[in-house]
Amino acid sequence: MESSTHAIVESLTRAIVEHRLQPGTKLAEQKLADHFGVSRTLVRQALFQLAQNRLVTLEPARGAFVATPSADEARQVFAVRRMLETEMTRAFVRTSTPAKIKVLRAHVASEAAALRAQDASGRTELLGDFHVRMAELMGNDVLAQLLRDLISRCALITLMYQSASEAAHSHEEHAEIVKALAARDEALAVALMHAHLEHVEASLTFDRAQPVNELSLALSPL
Amino acid sequence: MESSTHAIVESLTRAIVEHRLQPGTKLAEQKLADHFGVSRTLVRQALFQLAQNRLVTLEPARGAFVATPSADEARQVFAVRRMLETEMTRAFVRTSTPAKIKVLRAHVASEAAALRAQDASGRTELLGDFHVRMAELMGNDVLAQLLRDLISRCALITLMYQSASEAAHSHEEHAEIVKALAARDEALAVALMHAHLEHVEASLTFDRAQPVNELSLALSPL
DNA sequence: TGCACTGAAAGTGTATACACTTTTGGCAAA
DNA sequence: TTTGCCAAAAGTGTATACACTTTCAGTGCA
Repeated sequence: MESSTHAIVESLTRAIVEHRLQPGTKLAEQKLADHFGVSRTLVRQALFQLAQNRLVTLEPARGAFVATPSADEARQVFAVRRMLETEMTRAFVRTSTPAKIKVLRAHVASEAAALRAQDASGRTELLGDFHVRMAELMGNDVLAQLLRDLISRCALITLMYQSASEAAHSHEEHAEIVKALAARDEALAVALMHAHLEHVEASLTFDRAQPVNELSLALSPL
Repeated sequence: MESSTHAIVESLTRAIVEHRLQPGTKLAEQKLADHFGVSRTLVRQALFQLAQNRLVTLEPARGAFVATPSADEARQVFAVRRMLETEMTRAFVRTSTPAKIKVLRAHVASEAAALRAQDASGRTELLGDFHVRMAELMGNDVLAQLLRDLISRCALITLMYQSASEAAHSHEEHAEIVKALAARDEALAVALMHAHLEHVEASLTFDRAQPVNELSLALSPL
């Protein structure tokens, strides 16, 4: 029932999460339609979906804008993530296998590569994926999808406010967590995950402002 | 940017959650459009949104159907709820006040009223709202919205498979949880919440089948 | 200069049109 | 009777049309 709409959602999501489209940018339907070579109908569907993911906000009769999550919302999202992920970590230890640990180790290795490559958006994506990967390994798709949403919802903020050194710190914490998981040390793994999420939240600073991009420019590297 | 669409979503959500529209029912766009007195455009938007809430499924070129969540999906949703709500309960105890306890007590009282009234759909709604109410009292809108989604997503199943006696059991467990919260007994409250969610999940049986309603009939009592 | 007003331009919200796919019903052949 | 096939009917997917709202530039007036 939808496929080209999905492509538009993906494209816009990437542009927003990778910060090529900055918070507050107006997303005019006709311009997007022209850019993607479709009618406004499909663009509207895509914007509707993005609004439900909280990546854009819709203002009646005024249009769609890239969301600007408040500091308060970020705090709430991180509170939820702490609730969810400490328990996920606990459950992970109980059902962990050597194969699963191996997947996580591989992921952490790819994080290291992205950090060395100075690739800011790639690194943010991978650092988020670590958490999604854990959920997937537990075989709980509902959990994985939920985490995906929560993480992309604040990718804006993370990318905007997280420096390279803080990203490196996150990466090291991931490695520590995997170590604890491998040792099946439940208490340690849970504590590390909890601390990790608190560190990420604490490292964000909400006192900056940014210019707004030109729409066509931001989307051109599809 | 949307208001009549929202009304349609609400109406369909109620019809699905209250089980006037049974799982698997075809939701033809033109019929719904006629029923609500709008064009297919708005109906499609509504169906799109419901699909993201997992209350309907969209099959390409075939249309929309009321979702039939699998037993496996239900299991996953309950696993997530246990993760989220045990931690929520823990946090609640730490930030609880007499005023908050009072709100929960009032809610439990209204549950009792619905149980006495033999009101199946009202009782399912209230039993779910207890959990949402806790999230709201913690001032975390993100958490509250998340729980709302998770709960409505499985309201189908709960309503379908939960008997009156099991509903009464849930209600008693809610009362016990409030008692532990009031006593600020964190360990007890967490344990009770965990057990409660396990009981609800265990009480569901997935081996029945149901007939399919006629569309106009099911929607007429708006 | 500054401010309120006005009308055109741009943009959103909903309905409708139309192409294409799936479903359905009937008819013919086995 | 059953099976396979074809055409009509119904339904979905996308584009377009049009009414209404917001935005904005320009004009007249204080």
